[in-house]
Amino acid sequence: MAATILLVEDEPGIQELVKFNLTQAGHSVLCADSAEMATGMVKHSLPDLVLLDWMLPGMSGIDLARKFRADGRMKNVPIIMLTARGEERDKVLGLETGADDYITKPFSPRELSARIKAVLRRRAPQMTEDKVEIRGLSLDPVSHRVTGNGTPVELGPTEFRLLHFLMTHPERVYSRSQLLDQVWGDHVFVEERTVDVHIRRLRLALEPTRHETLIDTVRGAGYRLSAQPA
Amino acid sequence: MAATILLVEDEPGIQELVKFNLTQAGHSVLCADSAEMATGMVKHSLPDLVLLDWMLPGMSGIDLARKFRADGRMKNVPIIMLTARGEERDKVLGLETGADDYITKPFSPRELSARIKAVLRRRAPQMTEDKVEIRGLSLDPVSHRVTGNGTPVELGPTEFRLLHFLMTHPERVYSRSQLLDQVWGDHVFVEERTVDVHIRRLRLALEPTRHETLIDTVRGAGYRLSAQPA
DNA sequence: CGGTATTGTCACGAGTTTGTCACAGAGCTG
DNA sequence: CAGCTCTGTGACAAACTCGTGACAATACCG
Repeated sequence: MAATILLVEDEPGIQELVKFNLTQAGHSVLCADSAEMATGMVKHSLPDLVLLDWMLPGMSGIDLARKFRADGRMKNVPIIMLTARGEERDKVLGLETGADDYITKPFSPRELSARIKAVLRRRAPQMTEDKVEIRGLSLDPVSHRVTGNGTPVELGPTEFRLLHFLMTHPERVYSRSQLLDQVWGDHVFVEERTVDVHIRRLRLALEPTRHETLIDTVRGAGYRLSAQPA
Repeated sequence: MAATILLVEDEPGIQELVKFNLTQAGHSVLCADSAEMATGMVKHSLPDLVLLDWMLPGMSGIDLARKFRADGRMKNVPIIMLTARGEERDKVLGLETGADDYITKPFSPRELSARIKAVLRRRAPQMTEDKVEIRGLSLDPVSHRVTGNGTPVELGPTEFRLLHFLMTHPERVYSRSQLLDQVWGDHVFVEERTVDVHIRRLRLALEPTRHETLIDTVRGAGYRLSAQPA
């Protein structure tokens, strides 16, 4: 349930308060004062969730949400809007913003917690059917085909799911147990080191396409699929 | 992607919200407050999709779903159930009565949108009467004839439907159970491995036309008819 | 009615996939 | 550098998947 949350909020008081509550709830919190700052912060690692103030100086929350949705990497990261009272709920949820939920200020910690939990829970069975493409490697869930620089790649079912998960969550380190949860399923009892072996098999399978370095080992933390060449 | 959607929901607030979101997404929305009203509304024109609240005053959502399924005209209109949280048991029941999917309240517009898209896509490419042609293999539903590179091919009824389905949905992997649903029919009880046998018979029948490699086996996933030669 | 075609099921076996382990090597710490 | 931890690697056995041939039940048809 613990998650990395990006909080975009310009009022220092509210920012502090929310951050405190989220930290208490066991989440890691990254704060940004502006849309620009937020944009920079998601460059190299993705949050699990974005808390986005509706009104921001400069680029508004709505614009940022739209921008995130347009960005392939951020497309699947859920967004919760923070709105002042009186702003139309329909407007927030509906107008092509792509927000997943909204909360009206002032809100209680409990409410915030509940919304976050709900959104995170929904995110779990998020099997998109969209084709993913990174650094010349393309994976199509529908036709179940993987191609690297034109060369077709043969993968077993598990390797396929693993690669799919990593490609839909690039630039983010996942521990072995997180990968087991996400790729194998929460309830499965499998040794953590098994992940290593599958990562290896993936790397081997990708070798002919010169994509060996796509998956980084982050010592002591887990693995990460990097969107940019090292 | 735009569709006519019948929304059956008694709570005015939710009805309004959902209607707003659907309209924003480009759909036409018809609203009904009760099962009786919904029944009347489908008398003269069919929606593309029904969004059905689980709990309704009077006739419940599940009864209405059953009624729709019994009605020949509505039999092929997909139904998505809206359920309150914690009605897990009902989910099973709902799917049994012929609902195509279900969404747990509260749900986000994005989630709703995604489900609708998925359900519509699943139903969309219905069997047409048009001739299909792929890689020199042609199938004519009207004359019930199949020709591969000039050579006529003899197929049994089931093989014919299977090939027809695959040819109208190329480059897409289907699991055995999906194929059973689509080719054999939704509620037929047949062993999954039966699909294998029919795939084999298809391949055998296509052998004289040198189309053996038309149907790929995707290990752990199902079968796929590939539009391009390997 | 007999014969043929179609269909669903099964059992067997070759070939794959997968989880686990043991060991080697790499990386960090002091 | 020594000692420790962490990761890469090759091997292996068990589990699983799929193709295949055979068979019985049923439908179809002249």
